Amino acid sequence: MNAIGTEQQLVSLSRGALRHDVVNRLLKAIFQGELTAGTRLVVQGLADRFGISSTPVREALVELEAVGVAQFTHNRGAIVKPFGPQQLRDIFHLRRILETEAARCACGRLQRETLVTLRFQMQELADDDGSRQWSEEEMGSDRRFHELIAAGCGNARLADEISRYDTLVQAVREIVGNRRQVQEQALDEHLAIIDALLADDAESAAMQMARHIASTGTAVEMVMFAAG
Amino acid sequence: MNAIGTEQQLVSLSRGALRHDVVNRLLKAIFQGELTAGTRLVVQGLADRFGISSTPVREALVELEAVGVAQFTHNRGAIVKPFGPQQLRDIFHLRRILETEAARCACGRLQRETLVTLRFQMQELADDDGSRQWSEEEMGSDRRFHELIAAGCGNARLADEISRYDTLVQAVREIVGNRRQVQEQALDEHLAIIDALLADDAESAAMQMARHIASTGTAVEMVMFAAG
DNA sequence: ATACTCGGGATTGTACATAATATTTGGTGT
DNA sequence: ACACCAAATATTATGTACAATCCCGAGTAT
Repeated sequence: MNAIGTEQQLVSLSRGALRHDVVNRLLKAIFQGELTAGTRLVVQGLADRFGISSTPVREALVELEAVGVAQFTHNRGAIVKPFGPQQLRDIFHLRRILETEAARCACGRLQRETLVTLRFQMQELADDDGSRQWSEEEMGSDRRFHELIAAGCGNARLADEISRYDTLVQAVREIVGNRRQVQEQALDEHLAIIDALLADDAESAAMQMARHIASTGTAVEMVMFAAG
Repeated sequence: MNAIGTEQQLVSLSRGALRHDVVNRLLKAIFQGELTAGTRLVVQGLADRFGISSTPVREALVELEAVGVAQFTHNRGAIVKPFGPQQLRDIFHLRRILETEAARCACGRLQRETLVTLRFQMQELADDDGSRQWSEEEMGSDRRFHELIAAGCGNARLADEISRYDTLVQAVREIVGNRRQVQEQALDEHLAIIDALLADDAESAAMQMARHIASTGTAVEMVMFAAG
């Protein structure tokens, strides 16, 4: 009956950027399964629970529709779209398509020096194994890596779309957490991709990227939907 | 100085779906070059010119940001992003990526009968050359074709993204108009893709689709940015 | 010349009105 | 008594009007 969990989400939402915060909260709620498919996203209800006004909520909803987790019907508001293993796979499928093409296009367009530097930092991380805040570092490295390729692909729009999907992936990551093993594997795969880029082998880079995304996709799926 | 052209756009905008109409108008304006890069999209100004209130305009703006033609800066509102030949190419590049993968995935997932039927209708169109409303028919055929593949690719999200890009392409189409020659070529390419699908040759279908999108992309670019 | 303040303009958020849809209630016919 | 239809009511989406905050630039004083 209740549109959102009973948790009384009172606000420490910083003035300005309300919309963004609402988007992230709802994303998380949907991915966690608190908001299930078909649930009506009642504007006033959400506004009350978040302790804010309706306008930012409405704007958040159109953003949610844009990222494909909610759906508007005219004069009937928004409902949440299904989210489960299949939808997670779909997300990573899209991400794979986008980032693969980005890697292909970025090949030969990035400065060697930049690549070498990044590779060095990553290699260092791979060795410096024991540090307690390794996860954080790896997190940053991961982001930089993917952003570098996206930014260097020569298609600003493609970079934007990748960034859009990064929003979703970040939300997933918040739920899944940072598994050490997954991050280590990711690091290896990143290195392989950089090597392909350094070798000016676009197709190899694309292939490796495809494998990389697919692998993290299945890893995430394992964690999120451990058979119950 | 003026945020939008001086044209006094008075409204016959039907109640409900205001947002959508605003989106389309602004899209058209941006693609036509009336709104150039960096122009501030002042909410109140647009609301006045459209004769409506600010809320739907604001929602339209976040939608425009989502489709990548506007950009928000916090507490400084939205500005229009650059649009020119390069950006048009970027759009068709994305569309190519998406639809190519859709074709690849749809191969073997569509009912033969559906394909055969569609092929028959298209072949009929190819023959029935003289009709005066040929353009309209072709238009519908085009849409059906691409929607069929998108819907049948097995990834609802991919279908959604394709639909999102269709919004952009439709806006472009409104400006470019329906060139007979382009449509005829498109029809041929559609037939080739269907044949590949019927032959269960996913890679061929993907290839043909890539060529098809690329070809219409360059055709559109020719028309829109005829060297001046 | 530089730093500071103050004012105009615009974004962001709130409160309210209107219209459309869903629901419930009451009546009617079988 | 029960099913079904219709009108009234409640809920919610959509749009309008308004207030507060924020950014930027002009003017001024040091």
